[in-house]
Amino acid sequence: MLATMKATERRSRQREELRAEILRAARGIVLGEGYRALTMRRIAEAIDYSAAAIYQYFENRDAIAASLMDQGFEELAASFEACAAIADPAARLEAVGRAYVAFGLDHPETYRLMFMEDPEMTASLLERETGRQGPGERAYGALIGPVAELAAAGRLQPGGEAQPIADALWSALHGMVALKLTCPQFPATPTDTLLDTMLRGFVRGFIR
Amino acid sequence: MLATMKATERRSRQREELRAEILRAARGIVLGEGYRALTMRRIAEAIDYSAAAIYQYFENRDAIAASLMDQGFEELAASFEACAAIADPAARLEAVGRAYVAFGLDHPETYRLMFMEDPEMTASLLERETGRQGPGERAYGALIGPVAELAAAGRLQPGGEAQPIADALWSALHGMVALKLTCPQFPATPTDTLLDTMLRGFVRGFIR
DNA sequence: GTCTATAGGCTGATAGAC
DNA sequence: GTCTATCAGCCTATAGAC
Repeated sequence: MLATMKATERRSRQREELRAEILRAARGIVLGEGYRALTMRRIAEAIDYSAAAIYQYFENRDAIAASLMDQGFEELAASFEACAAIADPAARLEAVGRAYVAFGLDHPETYRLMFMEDPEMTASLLERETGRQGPGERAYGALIGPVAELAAAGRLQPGGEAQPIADALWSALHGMVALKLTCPQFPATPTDTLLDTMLRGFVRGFIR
Repeated sequence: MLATMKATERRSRQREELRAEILRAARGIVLGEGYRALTMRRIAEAIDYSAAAIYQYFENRDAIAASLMDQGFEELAASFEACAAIADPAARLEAVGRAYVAFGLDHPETYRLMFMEDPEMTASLLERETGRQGPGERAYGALIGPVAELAAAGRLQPGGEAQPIADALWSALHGMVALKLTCPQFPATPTDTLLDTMLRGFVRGFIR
């Protein structure tokens, strides 16, 4: 009985490992060659298995992409949670903004998958979360939370409301990341300068 | 001699017309079904010709996409030029910002093609313009021009420089459009409110 | 569980008849 | 100029041997 359990455990550990290896390979392909290069054959080649074998671990190609996105949201939420300790909401908001951009630039193709590729995939992943706090909602909360705190403390510019302001900040940060990913050379301003400029304008424009 | 010229003209006019019809069809397909649905066969079906016929008018599929982008930049630059009459640079800048977002939302798939799809295609199209003012450069000029004027008039917040500020505005506007196109339902704030909020923050944050 | 083989689909692009 | 036929290639996913 005990021996059987150990064997079962080992088998399931091996399963998990190959699953993880598939995801690792997929991440590498998406990172290096973009989402459209993510094919079962390419993954199979990378992990030295046949394409058919992958179907034992993932229902289909979309399930692999969804897993990558999932991990991405998880990681983004985690990097936001590292900012939670900052007491001042304005400083915390700025840190979250910097973490957001850093995440996008550090994981360009995961970011692409999460926010720039397929609206339906993004939507279905976010909608799946309605029954309690998934990582997507947690991430969004980290953005709107500090703005709401500022609003409650009367520290927003007169007439400003938390939600539109948080959404405007998110849009602006997304624009910076997205533009860097799609037209790397285009906004001529270096990334750091651009981010500093944007955050400074944001603080001056909305917080008092 | 005269008759020959007329026939030649008529033929070339017919050529232009079919070329335009191909582009119209391509635009419709990209608009309705996205860039990946833009195939020679789908275009052929739409214009009731064979796929092979299209190669008489465009070298290949990329040339068709490039033509669509070209028209997009042309149209964007034109919509910016309609703002040129506004004397006050701050008001002109705001008008340009609104025109930019309107363009993106009115031509979602052309916008996608221009700024969200293929970095190399975007880059090659913009680089082709280096020998004098193409529509891309004209469009960028409409954005940075008013900011430079504000800088020259001492109307920027202390420490602000024209280029980073213009790039930050562009990034923010791009983010708004891009997010609306990819996750239509996501920033919960209505588009108009979001744009108003963003422009108000921008003005307060950078202009004095 | 993993393989090979294959069904059944799509793609861009070209050759050659008319 | 336009067609049909076709090449050569890619894809997802499955069947069935082992």
